[in-house]
Amino acid sequence: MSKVPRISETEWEIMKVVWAQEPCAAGQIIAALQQADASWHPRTAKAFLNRLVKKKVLGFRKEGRAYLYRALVRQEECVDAASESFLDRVFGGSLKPMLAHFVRREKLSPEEIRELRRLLKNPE
Amino acid sequence: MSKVPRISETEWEIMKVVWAQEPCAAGQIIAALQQADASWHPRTAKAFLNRLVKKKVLGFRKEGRAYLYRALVRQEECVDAASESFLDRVFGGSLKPMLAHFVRREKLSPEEIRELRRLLKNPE
DNA sequence: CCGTACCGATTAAAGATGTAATCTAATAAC
DNA sequence: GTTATTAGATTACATCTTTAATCGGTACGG
Repeated sequence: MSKVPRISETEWEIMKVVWAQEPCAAGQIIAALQQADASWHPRTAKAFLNRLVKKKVLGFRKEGRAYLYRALVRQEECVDAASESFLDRVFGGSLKPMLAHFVRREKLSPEEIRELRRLLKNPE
Repeated sequence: MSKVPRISETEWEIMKVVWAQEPCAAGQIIAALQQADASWHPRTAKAFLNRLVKKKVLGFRKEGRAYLYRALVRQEECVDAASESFLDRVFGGSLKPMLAHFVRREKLSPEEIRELRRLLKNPE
């Protein structure tokens, strides 16, 4: 349905900040990015903001001198799209092997295991 | 450790065939690709094979007129790398929300749920 | 007012990706 | 043997991605 535009690796970094803090100004976004990874150059971040606006993934409203950005696509939609793409690409679309991989691969705390088993019992 | 080179979306299609059938000739690979998606052009596939060889993801041995390709990186390593990248990018590296997403999102058959719960009980 | 600093917009350039035509050497068919 | 196929290698080129520098306007300090 919704056909979210493709969001690249680096664009995700930007979007995660916006989703978490919207509406937010460029400076705020840049600060958050640099906190996670000091090598972020402000100009680079600005360029990405621009591209994301052009792609209609971000919108903004002028607030005095600066812009306040907000997401135009819901995070959940993007998570769905990325998850499906990953699942298809790496696991041929088969959910069970994928879940098995993660359960086996990454170590889960007993607490996490309990929670997951509960989740499997009543899927929300 | 192993530092598998980055494998793109389309390259994965090629690699999945090779992993499944290696060692295999170009024609065999192209046939398998076309079976999954008829729009694969042989020249395109050849170009990808070449790139993958250059990237040292594929190797080959000359078998008479043609090559027999084989993978130089193990599928499991690539699955690991892609999974980690996906997990970080989309779920900030948190396993539980990711698993919860899939369990909630995609519908699992009762049988699959049983198997997963068993898996959670004894990993491996 | 005048310049400077800051904003977003535009432009740039290098690397990756997707797609395929062309080139060259070997082989298979006359 | 000469030609037509076939294989892989090389080249081409448009698009996307990452990374910034530069441009043009505006607000602010002096």
